[in-house]
Amino acid sequence: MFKSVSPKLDVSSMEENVLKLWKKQDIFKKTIEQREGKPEYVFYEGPPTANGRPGVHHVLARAFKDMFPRYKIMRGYHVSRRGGWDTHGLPVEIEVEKKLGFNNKQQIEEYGIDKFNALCKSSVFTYIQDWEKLTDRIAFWVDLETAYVTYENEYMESVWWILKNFWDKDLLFKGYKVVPYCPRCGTPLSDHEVALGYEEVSDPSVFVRMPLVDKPDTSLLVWTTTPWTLPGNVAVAAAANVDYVTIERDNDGTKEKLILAKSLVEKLFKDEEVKILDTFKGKKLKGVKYHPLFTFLPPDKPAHFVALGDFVTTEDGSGLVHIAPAFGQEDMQLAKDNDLPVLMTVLPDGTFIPEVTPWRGVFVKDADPLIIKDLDARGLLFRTEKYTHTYPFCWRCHTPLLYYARDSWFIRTSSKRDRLVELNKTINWVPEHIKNGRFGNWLENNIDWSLSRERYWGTPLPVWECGECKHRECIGSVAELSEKAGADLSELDLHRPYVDEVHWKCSDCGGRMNRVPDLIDVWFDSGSMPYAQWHYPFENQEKFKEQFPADYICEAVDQTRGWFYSLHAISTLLNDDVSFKNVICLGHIQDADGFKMSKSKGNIVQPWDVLDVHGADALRWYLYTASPAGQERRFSADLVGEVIRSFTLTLWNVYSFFVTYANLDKPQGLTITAPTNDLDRWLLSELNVLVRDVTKAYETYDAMNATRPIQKFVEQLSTWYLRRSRRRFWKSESDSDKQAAYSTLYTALTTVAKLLAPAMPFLAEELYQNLVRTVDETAPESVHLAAWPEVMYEFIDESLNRDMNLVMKLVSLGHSARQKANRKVRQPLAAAAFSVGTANERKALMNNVDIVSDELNVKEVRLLDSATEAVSHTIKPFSKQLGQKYGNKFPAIQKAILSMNAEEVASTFMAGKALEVTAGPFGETFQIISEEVEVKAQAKEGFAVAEDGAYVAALVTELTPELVLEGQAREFVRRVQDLRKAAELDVSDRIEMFVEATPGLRSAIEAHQDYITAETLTSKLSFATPPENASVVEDEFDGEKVKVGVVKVGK
RNA sequence: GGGCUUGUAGCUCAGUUGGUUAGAGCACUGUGCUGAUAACGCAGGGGUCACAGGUUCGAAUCCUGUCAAGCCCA
Repeated sequence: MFKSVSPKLDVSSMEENVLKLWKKQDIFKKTIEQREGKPEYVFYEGPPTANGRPGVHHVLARAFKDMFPRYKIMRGYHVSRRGGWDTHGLPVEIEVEKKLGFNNKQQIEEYGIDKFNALCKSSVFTYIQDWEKLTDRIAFWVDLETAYVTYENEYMESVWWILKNFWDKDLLFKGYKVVPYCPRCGTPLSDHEVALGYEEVSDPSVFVRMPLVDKPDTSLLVWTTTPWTLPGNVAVAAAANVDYVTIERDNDGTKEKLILAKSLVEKLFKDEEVKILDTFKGKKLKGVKYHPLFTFLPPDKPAHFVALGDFVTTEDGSGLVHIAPAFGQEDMQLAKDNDLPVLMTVLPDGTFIPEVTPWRGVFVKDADPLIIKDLDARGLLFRTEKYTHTYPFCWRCHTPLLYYARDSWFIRTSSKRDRLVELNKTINWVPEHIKNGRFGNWLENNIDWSLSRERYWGTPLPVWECGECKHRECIGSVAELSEKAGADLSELDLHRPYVDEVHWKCSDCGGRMNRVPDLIDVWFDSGSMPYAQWHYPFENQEKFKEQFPADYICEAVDQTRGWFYSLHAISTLLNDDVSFKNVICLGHIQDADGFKMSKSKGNIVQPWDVLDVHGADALRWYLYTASPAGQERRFSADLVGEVIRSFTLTLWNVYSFFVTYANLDKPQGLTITAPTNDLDRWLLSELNVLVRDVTKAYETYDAMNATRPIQKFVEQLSTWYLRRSRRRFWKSESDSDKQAAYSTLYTALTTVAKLLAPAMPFLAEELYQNLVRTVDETAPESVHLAAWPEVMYEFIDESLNRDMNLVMKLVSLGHSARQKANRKVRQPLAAAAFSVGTANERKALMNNVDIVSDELNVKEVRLLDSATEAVSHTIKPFSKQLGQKYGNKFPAIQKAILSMNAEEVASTFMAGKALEVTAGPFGETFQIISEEVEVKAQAKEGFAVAEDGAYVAALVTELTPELVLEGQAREFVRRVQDLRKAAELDVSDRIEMFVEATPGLRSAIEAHQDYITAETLTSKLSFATPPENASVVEDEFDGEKVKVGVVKVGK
């Protein structure tokens, strides 16, 4: 009937076999084809770069990317899951540079951009085989055959089209961007290059006076550590909410007034006597005009006034910060916000421009002392000190880096800020706090997207500029470019250097149009994928409409300002729409000690080390169940191993049990009708609760709650349902109760297989193939093509679930009591009496006396009753109820209740009356009702007791001779069963038994002979010496000796 | 420097609108049960709920600050 299943499981070979099955029957393709025409569920793959090996964090992302589309397939959706590769960008270039031994851009240009880019192109798929292998092994179903690739002409053409669209809307513009820049190498440095070269240095710290226009006797006291930027000064920044003061002091015999932050007065003037004339908030200074220190360049806009900046602190300096937009990122931003001019006083080689007459041609850092001297001579210098801080140097040539404004291209995202924020509100973020936190804040403080990069391997910025009149044009397609150039360029590689060679005549002045040399940010590439993956709008217009926006995307949290932002910004600016509706933002994986995994620390866990040992299902399951998706998670291979032990094997053994016995019994039909057995009803109720809860979790993108409850269910299935039902499967007659047990277990297993499919695709398939496909050839050929289970609400009985929970709890207490009384379970006891909290619970217990008495091996189960037992009571006021009702009177009421006689309180409540309590300093009376106080019955004597909250289990521990005999009979059976096992008999083999025993035990065996022969499948029991061919064991227990021999006599 | 997140047992994590005795699994120890189980049951040790203040009758939970870790930005 079913393929026989070993209780042992070799996870790796099982998974490999399932992979073969999927491949052989082309299941992945079928999950797409068989849903053709069904409602579309759209998933976007955030493209990884294949020029590095995939790590365990990629497994994390891919596991989460996989599970929801799998779920949706089972819900009947059509999900085309197209892969993609991110191929451009600096990391690729750096790898190639390393290979060539280059360390600057000049070497690349000398080598040849064409050759360099060819190397970049071939290197981006260096590890593609590793990626494909891993993707396959972890069962991330994604179509890599038709994957989009960002370096393809079609892809880049769509990106151009988007940029042209922005250009037409005046959203693409040229401006300044302040970048870390090496004046010797003549190149900006990337962030990671800057990070390579920080050093501690001593720089001048300079305080200067800037006299106010309206009050010439008063000056702003302004601070800077870069005197060379002072000729570029256009403003002074103050902090809006910081207190500032005007002070009066003696300056070489004359009085002068200075403005500075109040909290810095003491630090700056120490012992000197100064008079504070006035105190005010920084915002009062806004717009106050001052006389500039230098006037080498005429500003083309209003300048030289105080502006407010939230970056101003009072930790150092004076609380008034000099602003030179060309030489500071914050300065530039302040200039943009306040429409200030940008004074470019320095040449790209780091020397002053000719207009800065005194220091023309001098390297700026060398000019610092000269400038200080000049200011001092003019009485504008207040003080100069040395200031030690970390400052970046060029990692190649050790030249101090300058923060320097460069021409740069921007997308005017800030003009659509409100819309970005508004549309974001419609996106379902998991975890939710990203929406208004990290991502929302970022959008609200949106600044223009700095788009251009002065590099080689990337999508070229499609803007051409006239060499003569600076007229500019943006090109949005290859066709348009061909038309401009007057040649068919459809075969042109749109990368540098080829695209740079396209020129045409300026329509304004007839000059030559040259492409501006910049590339665009690679994030613009990946953010364009909803359009560019289809070569939209040049092709696939319908396809695009169908596949936009995404229902679901998923990446790690570092993508908030990466892919999540680029997708959102582009779709908002381009079609005023969101590009994704649901997004899971994953926390990062850390090592076992909670530190980030990095090559330098050597704490990286390789995915294959885990996969080879524990398999993909266990790894996936661990990732889903360990913590909420958005949380960072500590990771080690051991934790994955625990999944196998605690979950996989538990489920596997239930499955193996079912198959083993079903193959023996061949039950007729496995469909559920109307269950009558309480255990069946309970299991099916819990099963449908499980279906309900797991489904809800999938619908809300809650991976953890889509998985953890299954684990809990399987545990109960194994340790309660199956353990309690074993005898129903074993019994020899095939009645309706046995049928019901098979049907129920079968239903549970097949349903669990389906619920498990999105998370543990291999194990789910293995179960499904054997449990469903072997008996029903018409069933879908894979669990991943099967329909998601529907909740059968008629099976859900919440009160039954509660009752069974209570029974488990009481059984647990009973075991606890046994332990305390030192009475092993094989020894039957006369009675177990319980106390429970409510009338419903009393009823629940009495409905389940069979289960409880069997579990606890007691002859009678009943309630502890004050009428028949010696019982006392304890009382405990419920702080929650009373505290909420009586507030600060609660402590007094509690005290009053506890001081009352517990028996009287108990009988008052038993009689259904309220308790009158007098409490507090004024002797108020309160009516306390029974729900507000816990009353617990307490067994007095002759019992072994265990309790928990309102629940008490009390065992009668006294033994009668009959009970002792029965206990010995059970001990004896235990020995025989062990012997059967040791003799490697089959569970269904019948035996003949030979026994030699001391008189006490012999009488126990005789008294319970029927029980013993039935339990051990004994056809004949004789008190005689075992024959030669018997398997024999000798043992001693309870002061009795025994020798048993068994011989197999048939099936 | 700023924003967001996290901090609970040796480890991985729960902990409801605040309710007085903070839980589970793993690991360890003891014990019991078992003809599906690599298991399972019961019990035990193990906690300054990161730290310090505050609000409250009552704080792991709310507020403020500090420390540590992660990510992003500067």
